[in-house]
Amino acid sequence: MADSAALAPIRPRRIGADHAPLRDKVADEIRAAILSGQYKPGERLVEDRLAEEFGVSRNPVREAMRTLASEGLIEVTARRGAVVASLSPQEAEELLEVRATLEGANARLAARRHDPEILEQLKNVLNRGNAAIEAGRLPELTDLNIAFHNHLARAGRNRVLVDLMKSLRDRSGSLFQGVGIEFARESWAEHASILRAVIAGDPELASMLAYRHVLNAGARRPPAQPEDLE
Amino acid sequence: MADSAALAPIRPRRIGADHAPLRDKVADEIRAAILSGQYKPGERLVEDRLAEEFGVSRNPVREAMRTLASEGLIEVTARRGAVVASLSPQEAEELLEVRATLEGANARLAARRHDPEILEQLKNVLNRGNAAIEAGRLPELTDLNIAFHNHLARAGRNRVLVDLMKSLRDRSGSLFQGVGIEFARESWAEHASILRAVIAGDPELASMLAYRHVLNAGARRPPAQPEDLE
DNA sequence: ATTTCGGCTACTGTATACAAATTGCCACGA
DNA sequence: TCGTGGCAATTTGTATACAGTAGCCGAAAT
Repeated sequence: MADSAALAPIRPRRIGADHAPLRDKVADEIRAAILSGQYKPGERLVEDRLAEEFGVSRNPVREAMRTLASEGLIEVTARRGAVVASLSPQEAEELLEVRATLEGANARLAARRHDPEILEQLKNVLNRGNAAIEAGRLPELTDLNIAFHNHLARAGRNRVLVDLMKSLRDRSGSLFQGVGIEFARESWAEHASILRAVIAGDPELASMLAYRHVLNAGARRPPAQPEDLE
Repeated sequence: MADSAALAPIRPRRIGADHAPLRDKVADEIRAAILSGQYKPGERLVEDRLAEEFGVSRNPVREAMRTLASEGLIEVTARRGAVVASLSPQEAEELLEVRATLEGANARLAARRHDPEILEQLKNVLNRGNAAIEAGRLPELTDLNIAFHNHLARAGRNRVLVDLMKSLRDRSGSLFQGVGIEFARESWAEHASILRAVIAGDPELASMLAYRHVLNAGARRPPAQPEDLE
């Protein structure tokens, strides 16, 4: 053990870094609750209530809320508290446009970088998704979808992009809740063509497919949308 | 007074909204100090010291730090405090790539939207910049540069994009501190051609010029950079 | 019945206090 | 000289207390 420590000083992980501050745990909990739809758009987030719910004081809760506000998941008004952010059709369209742009840029980078190891993982995820669809195991696709986008993000090798895309995906996640099976099927087929373009080392095609993948997903979402993007 | 209130209910500005919470003022102060180079990259930000400096308690300072951390301006390590974020060459390149992508996307939108009023304002800013360069009043260009990018951002009519570009511009701002006059001249000439393309309603050209404008600026920055982006 | 005013309640904003952890120092010993 | 142990000081993490604001409800007046 002393040996392994002496031989691997490369990674100076702080041992105290394993227990995260409460603000982070609280932020994670609230974020998860928002993303899962447990806290619904417009719903008030009262500090006292949350603090009691998590068994902590109000301070960690407040700090968590600042983070979530910066991420765009909640909307804070001075002296009036915070509510879960709700997307107007206008905002939803803007969000998807930006997401599409960034996913496109990332796919372009991924096709240029062409990292064999990550591409192998992507193929793996893709196949598992195909199998899940064949077998009708739709619930799995939610996680596989996230996994695909995460791997693809890594393949672009741009951390700024990774973080931004993750944030935007979270913010736009509520748009896609409760989508049907045909949606999953089409969406997954698009994943396949994106990956093909990336493997083929065709940056422009990959970019365009990824861009459209996001906009297509937006156009497919069920609820009535007042505007159409032409 | 009762009259004016009764006659002008159109704009329901909360009267209490004028005094911002301390956390916001503190965040603004710290942000400005970082952007102006007053707090240098790597410098520690001690809560107690800042609290005393601003004459407030530690709580608003801590909340401000969560916001700044989300913006990427400071780096926080659990139980070890915060330092002003410093950009590695790698991160700088990643940041500029993303900024270029977003500025490009925004210019494309601006060319499509083609809002005459905003374009008029942009022309105005551009002319003032030209005049400033002619007259050798370089310091003015800093503000004019910001104004140009802000107007152009508005012209794209995408709030998500506006916020994201602002954040990225802040984060990459330190790269361009203390740039020379020839830089300003070239950069301003690029503004002119971007605006021309937007006015001409040529989305693809506008996008490409805006994209390159950012990368060019990155390539022009003075300090020694270990890598060249070809 | 409608409006206005008063006060109450719930909540956010800010400060202070205490606990826990990290760091640096210094003495001590090999 | 170098490493080691432990103490002390600094700083962050968390909790609690108090102040101020916004919204609401009900009573009184018209």
